[in-house]
Amino acid sequence: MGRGKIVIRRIDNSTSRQVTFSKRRNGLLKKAKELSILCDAEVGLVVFSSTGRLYEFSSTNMKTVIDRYTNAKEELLGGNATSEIKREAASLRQQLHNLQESHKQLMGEELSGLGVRDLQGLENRLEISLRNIRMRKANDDTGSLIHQENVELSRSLNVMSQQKLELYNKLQACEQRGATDANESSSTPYSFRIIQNTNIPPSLEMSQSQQKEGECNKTDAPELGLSDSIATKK
Amino acid sequence: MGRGKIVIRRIDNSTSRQVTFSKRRNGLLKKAKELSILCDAEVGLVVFSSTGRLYEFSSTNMKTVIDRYTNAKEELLGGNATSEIKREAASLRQQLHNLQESHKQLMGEELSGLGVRDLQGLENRLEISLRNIRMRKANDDTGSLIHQENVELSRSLNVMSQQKLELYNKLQACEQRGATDANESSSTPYSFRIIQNTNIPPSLEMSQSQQKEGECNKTDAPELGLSDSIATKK
DNA sequence: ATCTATTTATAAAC
DNA sequence: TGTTTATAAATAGAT
Repeated sequence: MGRGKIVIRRIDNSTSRQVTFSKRRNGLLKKAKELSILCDAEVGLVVFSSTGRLYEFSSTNMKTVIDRYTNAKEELLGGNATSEIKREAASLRQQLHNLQESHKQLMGEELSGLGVRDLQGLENRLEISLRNIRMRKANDDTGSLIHQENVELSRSLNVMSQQKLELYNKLQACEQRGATDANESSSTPYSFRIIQNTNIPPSLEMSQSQQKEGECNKTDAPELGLSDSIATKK
Repeated sequence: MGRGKIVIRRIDNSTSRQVTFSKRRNGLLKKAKELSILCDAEVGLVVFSSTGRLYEFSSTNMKTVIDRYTNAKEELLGGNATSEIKREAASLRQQLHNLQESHKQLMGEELSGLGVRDLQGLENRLEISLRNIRMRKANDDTGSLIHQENVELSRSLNVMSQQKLELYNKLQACEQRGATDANESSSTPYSFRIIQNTNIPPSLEMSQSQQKEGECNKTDAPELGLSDSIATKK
């Protein structure tokens, strides 16, 4: 049906092929539609062009047609991916059910049908579990205690720093007054000695001692030693 | 394209419709095939006659075409049976995973990532569960105690039956001798009294006493009482 | 896309 | 169903 007769074989010329595809595709779709209308038939037509474009016609709804088709010949398409998934779903359902049963037993909700041995096993497992949990809780508590101690320690260190600051303020003031009063200067070496006896990390002591040299102060040194010893015990 | 022009609407005449269906169906299949060959296209055609018969053409393989189709527009066909099952499978996988996590926690295997509150909740649940299990075990033990009592009871009844047997043997011997010897008959009431002190069910006692009255004889009555008591326990 | 000569499909009749 | 045949429809090739 055209100016010349053609043989049905792949059209080599790409352009001609495209053109012919366009014409014949429309004709096919039209004829599919006509058939479905004229003859009250359910038709589904899917066409992918060589470039991958999709064209389709379905008299009702493509999903319906495909379902009807797969249904009609499930013996051919039954062994496909769908049935694989069905199998997996069934397996998952089974696993889930088993685990739910086990879970109920663990929760002590469904104990009927269990023998004494089962119950003993269950009890043992629960006791082990409880031990684990309590161990873990104990760890947590320890951690929290350590943390609290750290907080206390920080606080002590703060106080200590403040006390040192004041101490060196006093010392400075004392030195500025010169040797006029020997009694006051003798009190500072006492408190200073106590500070040196405490277990202060070298780095801290260094930075603080630098600060000390800039200033001088008073009474707080003993308290400093106390809080420091508390921190060390923990 | 025929002797006369027709309008595209359902053919009323059933026979004509059948004929037209047959002709046009073949034409459609032929044109589908031609398109696929000429233009190197992937074509899938499915036709259901009004009587339900299936006709199809696919350039490659219908399953392939359908898969490519559903793949190409999964947004439209995402809601078909296969994807339903896929969804369910995914859901089941998720549920299974959750339950497995929960199970691990219950077993105290995987406690990291749990806060103190979680741990406390877990501990409480496990304690409740343990209580349930121990209650259930206690019930079982009670049952076992009852069973042991039954065993004891059976043993007593055995002894009793044996004693009765001896008693009646003696009684028979005594009666055969007549009133010649009063000393031997006096020993039997003693053993009889002991038997009455055991916890025998009234029904058993009655049936045995009836048997005694019917006959003054030998070995069968006591054995009967024994087997009867065993049967009652079961 | 549109045209058009020609092929093809098919409606009606058998 | 299959065949025939007149005619409608589709379309190949050209524009």
